[in-house]
Amino acid sequence: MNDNFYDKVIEIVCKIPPGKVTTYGDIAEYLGSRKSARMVGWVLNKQKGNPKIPAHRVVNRKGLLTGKIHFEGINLMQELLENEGIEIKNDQIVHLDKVLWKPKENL
DNA sequence: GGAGTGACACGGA
DNA sequence: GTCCGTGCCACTC
Repeated sequence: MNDNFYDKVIEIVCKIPPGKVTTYGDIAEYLGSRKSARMVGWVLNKQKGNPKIPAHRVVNRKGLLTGKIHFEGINLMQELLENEGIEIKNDQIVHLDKVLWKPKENL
């Protein structure tokens, strides 16, 4: 169902501009507590089958593509990010600070 | 109805 | 500097 938390995470992820990424902690922090970062991943896990959710733009605090393991193709997530101009090295975002996008800055 | 799980993050040893 | 344990909230079995 479209609960607040559920819908909130999806809305934020959908608003991530191309060439930018965000972290679970930032989304969780925007929702209330960054401790709820796990909930963010959980929501995406439920919506991972939804192509409208650019989950590949969501990474952990280290910029590591942790979510890629849930993608169909292990390289899919990296390719999508590289396609947007984000440089990935060893499954990790190189210039994370330059591509980092925070919901608070846009919302 | 109770217990376990999960795409994380932080503090302390 | 690295490793371990804890907290968080909602869902599923």
